[in-house]
Amino acid sequence: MHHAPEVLKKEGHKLTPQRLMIWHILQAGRHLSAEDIHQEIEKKFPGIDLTTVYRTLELLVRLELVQESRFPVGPHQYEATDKLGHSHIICRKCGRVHHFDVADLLAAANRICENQDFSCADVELNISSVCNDCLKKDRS
Amino acid sequence: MHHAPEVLKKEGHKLTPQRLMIWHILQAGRHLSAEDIHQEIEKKFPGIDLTTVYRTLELLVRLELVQESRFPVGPHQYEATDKLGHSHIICRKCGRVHHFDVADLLAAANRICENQDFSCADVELNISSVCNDCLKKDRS
DNA sequence: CTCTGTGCAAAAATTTTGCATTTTG
DNA sequence: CAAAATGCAAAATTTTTGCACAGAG
Repeated sequence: MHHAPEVLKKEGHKLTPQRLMIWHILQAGRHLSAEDIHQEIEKKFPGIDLTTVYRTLELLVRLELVQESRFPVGPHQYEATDKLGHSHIICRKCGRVHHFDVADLLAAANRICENQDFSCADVELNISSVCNDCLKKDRS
Repeated sequence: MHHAPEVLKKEGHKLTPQRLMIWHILQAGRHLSAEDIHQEIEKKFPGIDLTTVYRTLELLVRLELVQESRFPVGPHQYEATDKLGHSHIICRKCGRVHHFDVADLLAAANRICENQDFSCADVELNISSVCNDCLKKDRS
């Protein structure tokens, strides 16, 4: 779904080149930091401000077009909501992020949400552990 | 398990009053920030530095006596490893944290860890969503 | 033409580092 | 006494805010 432009317009927000570029980059990548996005844009269109990236991400999160996550290491990560359908497993040491399908876990997570009086829409499930690479390095 | 003092000693670290107080507070509470712990100590023993709290938490995390988590809102949260046996469900808006038993989810999470070449020990499973209170507020 | 969005600069919030002094074992 | 830990000050990192100017509708 590439529907951010329509949603922005419908909600009375302007379609600036900055916003379109940020959205475009979010379509390509998963779990990007504001800094990642900023650098990516700078390659082709130098001059965009990091502040603008933060403000745009905040707007997109508010409109539920983007989801923000905090992983055990590193800065906040952003990804387009339509990229979700998966969850993260993050190494607490090196920060490497893997994905897994939520199929089976999601049902259980939804049950938990109901029990705890949380909304079941857009549940995010993050597992953190230590990847075996880091475990090996620790031993040496 | 109140074993931090023994582990510290065994690993050649000193048992300072600051460390003991921090550990003591971690025994009582769940998901505390460095600032929370600092303020708690200041009530009875003014003068401890926030830096010391951070350094001690880092040490305890390194010794796997404490686990650090980042939730969707707010600063890093710390809790004693022996308090774990549960996972978190966090509201992305207000940051309220609930707990749930991992019994059933843990088996699934462990399977995922193995598939992804992560260690299954001390897996942390965090669900983030929006609590129904915040959902109601949004509507008004 | 108006109002929203941007860039720049500065601040805020959180965490980390350097170094002189104190404390533990 | 020697090594390690603390406090203080300063820096680093990440994110947020204020304001004048520019650009979208």
